Amino acid sequence: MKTYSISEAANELNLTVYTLRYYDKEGLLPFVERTASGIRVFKESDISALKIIECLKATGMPIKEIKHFIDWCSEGDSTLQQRYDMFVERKAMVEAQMEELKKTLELIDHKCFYYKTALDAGTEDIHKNNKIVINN
Amino acid sequence: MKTYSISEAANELNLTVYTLRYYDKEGLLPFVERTASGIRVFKESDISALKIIECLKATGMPIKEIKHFIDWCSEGDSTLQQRYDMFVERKAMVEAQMEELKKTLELIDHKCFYYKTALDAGTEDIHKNNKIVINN
DNA sequence: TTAAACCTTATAGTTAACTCTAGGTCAAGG
DNA sequence: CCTTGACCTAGAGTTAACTATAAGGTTTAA
Repeated sequence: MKTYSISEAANELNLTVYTLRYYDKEGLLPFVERTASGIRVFKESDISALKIIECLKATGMPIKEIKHFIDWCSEGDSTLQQRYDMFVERKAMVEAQMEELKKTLELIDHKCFYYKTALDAGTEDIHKNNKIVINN
Repeated sequence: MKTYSISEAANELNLTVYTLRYYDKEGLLPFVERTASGIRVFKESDISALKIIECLKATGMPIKEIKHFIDWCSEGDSTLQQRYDMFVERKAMVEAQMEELKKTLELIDHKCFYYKTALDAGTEDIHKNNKIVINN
């Protein structure tokens, strides 16, 4: 079964070695084993777990909250409900973020149109008497 | 024409007074006028401009880069191209972010299903011999 | 066998974006 | 007139998430 050194794992996950050690220090990687001399050995399953951590980070979850999830995983079946609830909450978060981004994109699109028009006219003044336009 | 005090503006934009003063200090609000005694007076158009600033922030743009845009706005028609290019680039950014979020949502959805199933079974072991499942 | 390229820990520094405090000014109501 | 509350500036403090350094141990290839 393939294993990874810290730099190989970092490479695999597009993280730095510093970041992985930082995560470990913050208690996010209790599952990563060590050699007799203290060197971290990342298993395939550790890489997968780190992908979940990266996924939670992508939802805007702070590291301290991700640690709660990791702790729950270590505690076993008694925390299944908490973990389920957490993912349901994350789902709602992500959906809200997507909604927000959609609105942002609409405004950006409008600005692209605004500046394209101004650029074609050579001046922003073209919009000065157009009341439909939201703002500069 | 309606105007706003700094706290009214903060309220309108769901920001704090501190944040608005911070933005001003960073050069994001050169258009906000002052009374003879130095008190900020926000016009309707200033609120709109701040909404654009918030929109750019929502795309992940750092304040220093937003300042470039504000500077370009002050410089007039000679910077129309830069401003257009900036919004086109922002559009691409937001689209990439949405793509990323979609992938995140898929993983989260999978986790919701995983924990729902485990919860119904009363144990996570239910997934131990299911090779389709990605990871804990 | 020695040097390069890893690894370790502990701890300090960085960056962005606020967030707050201190000390003072200003405008309106009693 | 005086007090109260909102405003002002300058500058210090906070937080999260890295990012880097120092001092040293381990492994591997020439």
